Amino acid sequence: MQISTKGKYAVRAILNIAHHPKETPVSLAAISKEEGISLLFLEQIFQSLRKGEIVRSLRGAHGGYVLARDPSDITIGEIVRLLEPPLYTSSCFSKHEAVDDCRIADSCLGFVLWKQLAELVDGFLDSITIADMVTQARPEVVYSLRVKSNRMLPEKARKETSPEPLEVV
Amino acid sequence: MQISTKGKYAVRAILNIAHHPKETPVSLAAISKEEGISLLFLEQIFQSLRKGEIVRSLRGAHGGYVLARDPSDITIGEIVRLLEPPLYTSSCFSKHEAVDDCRIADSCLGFVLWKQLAELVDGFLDSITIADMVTQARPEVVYSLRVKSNRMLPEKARKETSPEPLEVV
DNA sequence: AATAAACTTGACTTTTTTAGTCAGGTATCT
DNA sequence: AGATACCTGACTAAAAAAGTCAAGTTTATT
Repeated sequence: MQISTKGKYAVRAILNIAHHPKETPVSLAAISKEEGISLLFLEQIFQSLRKGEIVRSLRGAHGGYVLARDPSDITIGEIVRLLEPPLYTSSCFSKHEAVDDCRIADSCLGFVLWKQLAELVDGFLDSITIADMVTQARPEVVYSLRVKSNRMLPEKARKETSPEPLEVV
Repeated sequence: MQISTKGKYAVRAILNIAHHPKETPVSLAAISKEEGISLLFLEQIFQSLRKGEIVRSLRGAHGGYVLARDPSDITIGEIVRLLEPPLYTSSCFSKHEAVDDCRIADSCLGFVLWKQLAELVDGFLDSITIADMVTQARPEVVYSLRVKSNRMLPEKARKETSPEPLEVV
C-alpha cells in the first residue's frame, strides 16, 4: 500500500503554485526546476489536474498554470483521486473485481473492512485543504493541524504519537 | 493507492482459519479450495505469516496451519504489514527515498501529510483484531465496529457515512 | 506579422512491482 | 513405506508506474 509518485508530485506542484501570488501563472518549467520533477512528467500530471478543474492553464509567453479555485476549496483528496486508482474499488479479492460486483459481498467481512479503510483515508485527505497546507508554514498552525488529525486516530495510536515533537519548521 | 491481493488474501486466509476450532490445523489445500486462491500463492503468503508468528505450522499428514496466538492478540495491521511495503516509507518524493532520508524534511509539508496518513491507516488497522472480525458474524457486533471506526473519521466524512445501512448480514 | 514562450495531445518506452508458478525438497502421521 | 502437507528459493509473465518523445497549438510580445 503506497501512494504513487504521481499523486505526491501533484500535491507538491499544487502547493508550489499556491505559494505564488493568486493571479501569477507559474510555468511547468519553473516547477520542474524547483521541485526536481521531470518537465514531461509534470505535463502529463497537469493534464489530469486541468481536467479535474484544479488548475487553469494560461497559454502563450509568460503563461503557465494558476489554481482554478480558491485554495480553501481544493482538498488533497481531490488531487490524489485524480491521479490514483481509488482505494475503495478493491474488493476483498482481486483488484479487477469492483466492490459492487463482489460475489460474496453480503457475507464478506473483508468487504466491510476495506471499505471502511477507504472511507477513513478519503475522509482524512478530504479534510485537508490547500489553504491549510499553505498557512501551515508557521509552527503554531502545524500544531493545530496535528491535533486536529490526531483526534481521528484510535486511542492506541493516539497515545503513541502525541508526545512526539513537531517535524516542521 | 491500493491494497495488494497478497494482503487481502492473507486476511481472508487467517479469517478462514480463525473460523475453525482452535487446535484443528487447516491445510492450505482446503483454504485454496474454499477461498479460490492458488495453492502455490498461498504457500508463499504463509511463509511470511509463519515468520511473522501469526500462524504455526503442523507438518505431515492431517497437518496444516493454526493461529500462533489468540485471535484477540492478532491485528489486521500486523498481517497487512507482513505482506505489503509500508505506507510510511514513502516520502513526498520518490518511494525509494525513505522518510528519514528526505532531503528537505524540515521544511516539507508533504512529509507531515503522508506521515499522518500512514499513522491514521496503521492506527485503524491495528485497532481491529481477528477476534473482532470473527464475532462480527452477528449484525449488532458489526454495528458496534462501524460506530467505533466511524468515530475516527473527520466530521465531514462522518456525516456522509452515518445514515448508510449495514452492509453485512 | 514574426517569434518565442509555454501549454497540448497521444502514443511510446522503460522499469518496477505484483501475481503467480515451478521444482525439488523435508517433516510427520498412519 | 507411503501419503499428506509444509518448505525454500528461484523463476516467469503480466500489469502498472514512471518517465519520454514528437509534433503540434495558442497567445504575449516585439
